[in-house]
Formats: sequence, structure tokens, C-alpha cells
Amino acid sequence: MEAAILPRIGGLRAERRAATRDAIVAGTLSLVAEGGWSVASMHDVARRAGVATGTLYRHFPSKSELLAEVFAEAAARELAVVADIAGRPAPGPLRRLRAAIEAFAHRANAAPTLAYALMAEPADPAVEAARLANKRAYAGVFAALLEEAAAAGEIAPLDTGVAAAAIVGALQEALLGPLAHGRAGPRLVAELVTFTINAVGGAPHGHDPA
Amino acid sequence: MEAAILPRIGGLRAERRAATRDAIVAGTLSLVAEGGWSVASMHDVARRAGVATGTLYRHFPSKSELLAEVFAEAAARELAVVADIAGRPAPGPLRRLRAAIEAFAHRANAAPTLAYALMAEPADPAVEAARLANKRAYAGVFAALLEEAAAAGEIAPLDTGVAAAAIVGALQEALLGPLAHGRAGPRLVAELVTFTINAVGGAPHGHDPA
DNA sequence: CCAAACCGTGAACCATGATTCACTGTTCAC
DNA sequence: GTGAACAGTGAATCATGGTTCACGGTTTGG
Repeated sequence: MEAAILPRIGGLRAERRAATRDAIVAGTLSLVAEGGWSVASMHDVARRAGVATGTLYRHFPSKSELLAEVFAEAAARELAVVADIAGRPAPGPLRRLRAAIEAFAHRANAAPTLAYALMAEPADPAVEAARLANKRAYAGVFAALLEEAAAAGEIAPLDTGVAAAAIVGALQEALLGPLAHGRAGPRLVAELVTFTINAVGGAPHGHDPA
Repeated sequence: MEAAILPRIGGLRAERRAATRDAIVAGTLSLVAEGGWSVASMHDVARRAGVATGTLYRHFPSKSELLAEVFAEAAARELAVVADIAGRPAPGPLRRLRAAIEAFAHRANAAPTLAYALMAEPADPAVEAARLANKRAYAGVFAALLEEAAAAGEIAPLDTGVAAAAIVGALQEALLGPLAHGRAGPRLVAELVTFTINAVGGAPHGHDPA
């Protein structure tokens, strides 16, 4: 749809090639979002993308690389949402931390299977590596917020690297259980926010300067 | 060694059978402790245990069940250490929480590969299920401590289930990174203790009643 | 002492699923 | 217009590693 409107870059062939590649990535992602990595056999991926299995290998050297790219794309999208909220100029670092946590939980809630696939489902080593990088990126976002908060005197100084990693782990672990069955309700999210803010030494209910 | 000293239960045959089974479990565990689940092929497991591959199937119906049992045994051992410390009558719930965290970190430090295998390495679904149960067990231990602490007035009331799960996740995530390369030093552990105690609303440095 | 039951063996077997490749139709460069 | 280059095909191929099984040797119960 969009490819047809955009001006052609590099001729018909390149355009179609790119479209096929996109279809493969999109198809794989939709499959993973429905059933996780375990259902993503090359055969089924090809069927979902509407191409033959051989075509997959015209665009990706191996299954590992295909899955890694799919992961990277999906994970980056999720991260961008949280990072955007965290980076937005707002009342204060801790407020943004709270908002970031809420956004993270909200997104996981909206797509539980995908969230599980991105966060914890056993996967190909290449995906695992990308997952590690993704976690580090989240930790980086949180660490930046904590530095800011410390600089602003909202919290006492602390090892932001450790705290950020711990926050990432806490969020994941606390969310995965509830997500497996029902949903993560607002109460759970509130509890997590309090847990996190407390953990870094912030005022439990956030001093309202207003 | 021990089997030879213990009084025979059920005749020579049963004794040898049990010994073989133990050798299989122990061999698998040693292999996993060295290289994680990924190196535990049935062929190599058999070699390590000093038996033929077919023998494995005289004692376990499938690889899944063997690995699940090995996981359960190792994980239970680790849990027992932490649970013991947590349950030991001591100065106060938060003190025991601190001790439990330190013990957890210490053990992970002593056997990083095994810790990774138990906590996070992608594994067979059966192992994954056992891992989930193990995490819940840890969470149970922490939750009990938190209830006690709340009852004793050391912390404000909170959803102990959520907090306990978050603690488990925080510990794992914060430890896994450092463990991958060097070690988790005492500074990291101290940081984690502070993080956790803060998170549940305890006094940062623990009021010393003594 | 004997036969039944059973443990251990390890090479052969199989299932799964990733990867290849000879072939067809289309696009590009000249 | 024409040949080279290339996207797409999908059935066949291959690799990996879990699982089976026919075959001795040993223990057991009578």
C-alpha cells in the first residue's frame, strides 16, 4: 500500500524486492506475535508471508538472521515508545520514570504473546543476543532517568547501572506471571511503580510541587 | 561411594540400578554446570555418566524428563540454601531478607554457568516449566519474609506477591550481566540489598536495635 | 541349578525442520 | 530486441540428535 505511493527508488526490481523482504519480516512478526518463536518454522513463515521457502533465503542467509532482524525490529519499536516517554521534557525525572513504567506495562498488556516472545521465550542464540542488547537499551533509558533524578536531588546518588538493570528485571518478572493467564491490572502497575520509585530512594508518592 | 556404605535396600540389583540413575543425574548436572543445557546431548550425557545412551532410557522416558529432573534437583538445592537462611530465626525479617539476597548472590557467583543455566538459559519446555515453579518458590520465600516484616511493622503493608516477584526478577537481571563476564563483587551485592530493602519500604540501613 | 526378569549396550533408525538447487518467468542494460 | 542477471519456486536433500531394539551378561526366586 505505502510502497505503491512512495516514489520509486532504484527501479521496479528493487522496489519489488524490498516489498517481498518487508512481507517476509511482517509475516514472521505476525506469526511470532500470535504463537511465539516456537511456531516460526521456515515453512510456516514462508506461507504466512505468501512466498516459497526458497525465497526466504534470497533475502536472509539463515533462519537465525531472519529471526534476529524480526526481533530487533519489534523490540526497537517497543523501546522507542518507552524511550520517547522517558525523554520527553516533563515535571521531573521520577514522574517520567513512572510514565515509562506505565507505558511498558500497558504495551505488554496489549500484546501478551509478543511481550513474552520479546522478553523471555526461549529462542535462537541470535535472538538471545539481540534480546540482551535490548535489555541493555532499556536499562540505559532507566539509568539516564536515574542520573537526572540524582542530579536534580530527587533521589540519593546510587549505582544507576545496577539499579536500572534491577528495574528491568523487576518489571519483566512481575509482569510475565500475570500476563501468562489473565492481564496485568492497574493495581499491579501501581504496585510496580511504587516498588520501583521506592527502590531508587524516591519519595513514595512523589512530592507534588504543584 | 555412599551407596556402598549405606545398608542395602532391596537387593543388589536395586542398589546398582539406583547407583546408575544417580550417576546419570550427577553426570548430566556436571555437564550442565560446565556448559549449560545446550551441551547436554544424550550422547554426551551418557558418556559423562559412564553409560550407554540406551541406558538413559532405562531410567528416564525422554530427554525432557531427565533434564527436568536434573534442573529440579539443582534448583531445589539452591533454593534450600536461601530458604534456610530466610527461615532461620534472626534479628528481624529485613535482616533475613538481606542475608537471603547475599546468599543468593554468593551462590550464583560461585557457579556462574550453572546459575545462568538455572535462571535464564533457553531450555527444553519441561525445564522451562520447572524453572517457573522454582521462581515461584523463591517468590514464596520472599513473600513470607515480607508478610512477616509488615506484621512486625518494619515495612508498610504492600502486595507481597508482586513485590516478591519483582525482587526475584531484579536479582536475576542485575546478577546475570556481571556474571556473564567477570564476577559480581560485594559492591554490587550491597547495591542490590539497598535497592530491595528500599523497594519494599524498609529503612535503607536497617535500624540497628542493638 | 534353571529359567525368567532385568540391566546395560551402542549401532541403526527416524523425525524434524533448515537449507539447497535446477528451473521458470521477469526486468535491466546496451 | 536480446542476452545476462536476477527474483521466485518448492520438492529434494541433509544434518542433527533423540529414540529404539536385538543382543549378551547378571541377578533373582524357587
